[in-house]
Amino acid sequence: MEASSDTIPSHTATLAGSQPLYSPQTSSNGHVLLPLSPLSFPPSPSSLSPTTLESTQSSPLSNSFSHCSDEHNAHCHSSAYSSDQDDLTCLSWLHQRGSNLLPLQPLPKISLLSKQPETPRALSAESLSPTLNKPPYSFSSLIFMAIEDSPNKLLPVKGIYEWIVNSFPYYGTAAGGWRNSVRHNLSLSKSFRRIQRDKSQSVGKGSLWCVCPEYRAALLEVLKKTHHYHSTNSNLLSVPGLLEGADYGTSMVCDSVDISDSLSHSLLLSAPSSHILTSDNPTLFENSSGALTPDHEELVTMESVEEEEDEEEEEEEGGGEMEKDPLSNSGYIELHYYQCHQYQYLVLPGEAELDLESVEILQLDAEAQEAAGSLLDLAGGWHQCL
DNA sequence: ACATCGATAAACAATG
DNA sequence: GCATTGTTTATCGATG
Repeated sequence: MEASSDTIPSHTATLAGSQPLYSPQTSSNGHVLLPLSPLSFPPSPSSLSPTTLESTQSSPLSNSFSHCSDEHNAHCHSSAYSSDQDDLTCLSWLHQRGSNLLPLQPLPKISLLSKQPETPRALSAESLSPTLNKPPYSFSSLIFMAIEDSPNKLLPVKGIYEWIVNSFPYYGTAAGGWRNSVRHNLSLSKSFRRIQRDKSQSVGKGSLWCVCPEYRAALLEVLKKTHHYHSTNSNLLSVPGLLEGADYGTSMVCDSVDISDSLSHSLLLSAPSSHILTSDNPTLFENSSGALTPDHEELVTMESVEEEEDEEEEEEEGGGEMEKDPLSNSGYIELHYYQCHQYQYLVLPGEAELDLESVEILQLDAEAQEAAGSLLDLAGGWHQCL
C-alpha cells in the first residue's frame, strides 16, 4: 500500500516535533528509514512534555567534567557520555518514561501519551497503576536509573534520593531507612564509584557518584529483566499469546499483529537497545556514505549494519553458545531503532509497505515505547490500535 | 542444608 | 553541635 497524502493528525505532528512526520526514505539496500521524533538529551523531567521536547537539544557535557580530577573519573565520565550519545543500550527509554515506567509503579511525570486521554493504552496504564506500591527495583537499579537519568551521569547522594522520591512516590512517604540502604548500596556495590567534587566549585556536601562503565551492562540487564518481568505480569499486557512471546536478548516478540493489509506478518519488535547499534560498534555510521543528521536527513547505507549482523551470525555459529534467533526466516518483520543526534530512527525492512495510518501508529507507538519504556506495552498498544 | 543476594538496621567516623 | 555522608558489620528473608 502506498503512502497517501492524508492529513496528518495534529497530535501526531506535535509528537513528531519539527521533524517531518512522514518522510520515509530508502537506503541503498532497500531499508526504509523512518525518522521519529527528536529524543530529549540530556534527559530531564522538564523535557518530558511535547512542547519542551522540541526545544530540547543535546548539550555537551559542561561543568561536570570540571568536577572530576583524577584519571578514572574522566574515564567514567567520558564512557558514560559517549555511550549515551551513540549507544542504543542507553536508558533513553527511561528518559521519557513519563508516568508509565512500570505499570505497577507510575511516575508523577507527564508522559507524552498522558496528553492523549483518548489513547486506550494510556488509560489502561493509568487505571492499573497503584501509586504507592513499593517499586520492584532493587536499590542498585534505582541508583543506576537515577544516575543514568542525570544529565551528566553523576549525582550526589542527595540527588539520588530526590530522583527516587520524585520517580517513585512510595519513597516519599516511606520511613527513612531506605536512604541508609541507598548509601549502603553505593558503598558496597562495585557498580558505583565515588568521585570527589572539585572543591573549588562544589556546592553541597559529599561526593558525586557515577556508574562504573564495566558494570553498566550488567545493571542494565538486571533492570530490563525486572522491568520485563513486571511488565509481562501486569494485567495491562495480558494479551492472549503475548506473554508466550519469546524474549531473547534485547528483543521481544508479539505475534499476530497486522500493521497493514499488505503486512499480514507478525511483528518482531526490536528494542531501542537493538543489536544494530550498540556500544560495541559506535562507529557504525562513521563508515557509512555520509553522516546522518536530522537536518539534511542524508541516508546512510545499511551495509555496515548488515556486516554487523553477519558478524553476529558468524559469532553465533562459531561460538555455538548463543541462541539462534528463533524467528529468523520466519516471516517476522524486524524493526530496528537507532539513534543519531537527538533523533531516533526506525529502520524497516525494504519489503515493508506501510500506509500512512500504519506509519502513524508506528510513530506513535515508538513514542509510546519511549514514554512507557516497555516493548510489551507497545505490543499491547498495537493490539488495541489495530 | 547451604550459598547467595538484597533489604534493613545500626554503629561509627568523616565532613561541611 | 548538628545534619549529612560514607563505611562497615550484622541480621533476616527469599531464592536457587
